[in-house]
Amino acid sequence: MSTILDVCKLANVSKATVSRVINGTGQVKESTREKVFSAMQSLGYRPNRLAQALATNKTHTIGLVVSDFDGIHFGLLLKQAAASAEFSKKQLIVTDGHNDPDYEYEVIMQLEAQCDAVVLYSRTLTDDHIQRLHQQLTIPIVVINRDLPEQLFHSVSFQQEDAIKLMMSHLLDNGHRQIACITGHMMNPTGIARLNGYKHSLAQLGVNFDEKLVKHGVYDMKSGYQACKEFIQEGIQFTAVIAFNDCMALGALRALTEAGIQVPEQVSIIGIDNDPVSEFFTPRLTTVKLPIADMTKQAVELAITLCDETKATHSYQYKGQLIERESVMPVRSVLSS
Amino acid sequence: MSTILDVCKLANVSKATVSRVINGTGQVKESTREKVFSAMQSLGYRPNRLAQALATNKTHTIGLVVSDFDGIHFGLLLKQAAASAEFSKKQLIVTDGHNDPDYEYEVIMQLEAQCDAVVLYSRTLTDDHIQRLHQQLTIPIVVINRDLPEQLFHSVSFQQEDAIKLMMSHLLDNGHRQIACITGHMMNPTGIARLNGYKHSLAQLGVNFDEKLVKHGVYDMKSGYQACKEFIQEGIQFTAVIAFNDCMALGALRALTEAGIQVPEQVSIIGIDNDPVSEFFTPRLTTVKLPIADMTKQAVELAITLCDETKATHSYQYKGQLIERESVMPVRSVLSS
DNA sequence: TATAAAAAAGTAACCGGTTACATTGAAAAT
DNA sequence: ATTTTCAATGTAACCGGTTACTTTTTTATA
Repeated sequence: MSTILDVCKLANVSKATVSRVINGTGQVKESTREKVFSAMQSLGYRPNRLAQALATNKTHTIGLVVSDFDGIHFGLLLKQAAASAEFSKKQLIVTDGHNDPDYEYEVIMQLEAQCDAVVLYSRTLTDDHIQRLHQQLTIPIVVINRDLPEQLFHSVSFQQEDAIKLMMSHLLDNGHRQIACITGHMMNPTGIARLNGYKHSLAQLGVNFDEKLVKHGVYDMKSGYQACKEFIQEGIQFTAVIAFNDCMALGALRALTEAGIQVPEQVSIIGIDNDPVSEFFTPRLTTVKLPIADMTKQAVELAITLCDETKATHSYQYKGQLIERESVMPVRSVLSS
Repeated sequence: MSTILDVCKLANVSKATVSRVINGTGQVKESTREKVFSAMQSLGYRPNRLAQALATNKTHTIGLVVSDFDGIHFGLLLKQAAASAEFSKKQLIVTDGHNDPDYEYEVIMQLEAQCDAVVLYSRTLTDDHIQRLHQQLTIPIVVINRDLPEQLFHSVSFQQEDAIKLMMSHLLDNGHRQIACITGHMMNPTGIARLNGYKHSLAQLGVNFDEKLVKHGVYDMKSGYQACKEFIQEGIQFTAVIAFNDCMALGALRALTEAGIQVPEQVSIIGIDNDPVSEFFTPRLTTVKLPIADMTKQAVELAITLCDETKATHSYQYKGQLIERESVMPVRSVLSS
């Protein structure tokens, strides 16, 4: 690997001059520029980014931190982040926090010297962790999908509770009253907000909240399958299932199908996310779209902006959008009674 | 962000001494060590990785390059790579090549100063590109899932042709002779090897190869769906579908279901990958497992080893493994005839 | 107690770049 | 012809660490 000194020797100029032609800064005579260019060419020279970063205190890199590479939105999120970063000629460093808040905190602090800004999509960190990060970090941080109590952070969030209410309305409008609920993790604000959505929707119609109709999943198909299977085995009555993401809804669908229960004729199912696979199951899953790609784009672009200019705190809020497909229909008992 | 100099001042020692306590190298008096530690503590000091990397020419980072973040194996691959890297306390830089070979080549060359080794999972680069990379790079490179003509590279590959033969045998053993084939991209070795597997299996039983039974997909559900729909609309006769990955197989399943064709009673389907979602469709998809996680683990661990010691070229080969589920059954006409 | 050996700490060069400032040389202005 | 101006380039300090080598201090040995 050749360095700037190799170029200097070959082109017979000083480091400063080479640096000038690399960066297109300052005045350089055309003939010199060419001399340097051809020297770089023949050496296959590429400036060392680490050295550049150290010297300029600019890394042209943005860090993306997720709690876990397993996360359901991870694919779309990463793809969009990569696209937005590349568009602005920024490099992307992606790290996960192994679902361990303290580890995740350390990871982010470590990133400080390696990035100009960080985008955080954390399921694991507590509000307190995020608070501390915000105070300690000298680089801007944009938080996705977390409703922080104060408007102190740059954030791109999603109206969790309203989204669940949207799903519930759709079910309730179709006459469903016994609605089994498969939640996600209950340690973080998202799960709590969503469960509130479920409870409040029920309350609004005067339907009693029934503990037995709620089971906790972990956002993957297996846990959705498992939860639904348990509902069935326990002989619990329900006419619809609401799951806190599409994967679990799809797992539930599988459990119902296995048990010989017709969807949506006997039981309706609704999910949230609008996962690309949802369209390919039979029946096609009705869901609420969580615009993770748009949110990511917004977040990354904001982060990139913040690399160069300090801005007042921005926060963007996104809303869910119902996508009606085939897995919900009016409840039978209502029709037949 | 405090630097080593801040620590020096606070602890009243030189840079060298601080460096020694950071790295645990050389001799440091216990009392001094404590002084320095507490200085670091109270400053919240973290060594600048960029500076360390520049000084030591060791980044403790391995680069993972994929052609496209969309890629079907990407999720599992990344998760496993992250796990293996973290286990060895290495950082991971992940980049994609936007499906553009020249861009991808540049990306990898750029990584040279930022990583100690790179793991490449490329669908896009030509053998020639890889050859050149190998010559130019001063850091080791491990190639996943590519059968390079020569054994010049460190590689972890998969027996593509044999895997397809395994799928075909399963179908042929079940009496299928009219087997529709949904391929992937045909520009790269994987696609070509797999199509050869299809052709050779047919030839071995003296079944004529029929162009009309082959359509090209792009490894996503939509293209599998589309291809299968076309087979149906064109009135082509087939008793089984083989797809070059599970996603496309699942797309095909959807197309058949929509058309009112029973799977597997009327048409059997087989995929390859053992995608986690395959188990949740109805019928559960029969497939050949492509052990991408194992392969990735192998590749990353090899890369990590190569950071510290030069080793002779290693290459590992993995084989497919049939996972029988519910989407294949003996062909009807055979039974009834 | 003097001296050799070992331990502890410091000095300064280096990694590969950038950049403020200084210097040179040639064209423009007087 | 002399001075001014400015384009072109060089010099050297700096970014934040590491490390070979040197110096100082401590401990062991005679």
